[in-house]
Amino acid sequence: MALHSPNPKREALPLPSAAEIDILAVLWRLGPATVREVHEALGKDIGYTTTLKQMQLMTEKGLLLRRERFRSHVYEPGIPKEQTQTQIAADLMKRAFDGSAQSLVLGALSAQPASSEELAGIRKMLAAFAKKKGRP
Amino acid sequence: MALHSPNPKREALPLPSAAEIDILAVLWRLGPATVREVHEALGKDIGYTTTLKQMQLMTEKGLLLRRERFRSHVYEPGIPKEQTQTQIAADLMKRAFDGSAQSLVLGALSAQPASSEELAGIRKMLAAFAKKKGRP
DNA sequence: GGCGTGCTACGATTTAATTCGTTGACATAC
DNA sequence: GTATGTCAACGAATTAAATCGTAGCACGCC
Repeated sequence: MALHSPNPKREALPLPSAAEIDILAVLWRLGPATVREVHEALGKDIGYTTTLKQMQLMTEKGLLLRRERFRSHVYEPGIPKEQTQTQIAADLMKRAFDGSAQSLVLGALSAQPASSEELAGIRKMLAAFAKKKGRP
Repeated sequence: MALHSPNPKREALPLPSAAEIDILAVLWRLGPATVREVHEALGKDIGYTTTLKQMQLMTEKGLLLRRERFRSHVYEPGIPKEQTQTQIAADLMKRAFDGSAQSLVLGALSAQPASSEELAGIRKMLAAFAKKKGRP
């Protein structure tokens, strides 16, 4: 797993709404996909045109990129997954966790205790960050 | 810092909106406070009555508790800070981080590299969770 | 009493997010 | 050709969030 670049570019991106994040998450999982594919992956009982409209608006906002393909359109995230995730985490940390990464981690682990493997993975990441800090 | 209790009670709490979280965060910092205190702490250029209305609605939803005091009202969170934070983190982890605590931690650290002290604190937490897992 | 101050309560407006119905374009099947 | 199915586009309706203006109430003070 790669490290995200720290605070890559702080633009006036309005954070994606919950519904928008859901769509992004599907695209992260599937890779480039059509509206129909996304809509079915969402599974929720909403209409196809609703998903379509959402994705059209997101495209206008720059959250998605659209490519023509034969008869349909293929969408993909307009911003790298890592950057979006980092922004979301930063916003949340600032808003709800007093700017403390530690609090956020505590919250996350309390919500759903991680497996031993995951704990080990997290430890590894910490080591990487500590090293980076030691000699930048 | 205390460990949050894991997945304490999964009710139909609609997650607080961004504006609501901002208000909660102020109350977490200040302790019980009046509308005016919260409004001034927010600092943002919004009207006093807007903050008042928000807090009234939040009270109806159970997000805040209200006590009469002399001539004014004193508000405090209706749900323990830890529980709210845990729910927020859980929701985010599920939505945007593929359910992986590791990804969330990576996002948080990438956003704002933690100090050595904080890294140490996080390590300590991990140890606690590992122990808890080892013999529950 | 009459007035200013600091509150809450209430209603309405504004703005943004979400939802869906309908249409037309274009293929393919019959 | 006509019917059928799939899709994007568009407009509109619905719902929810956020904002504020106005009014009313209690108090202390002149």
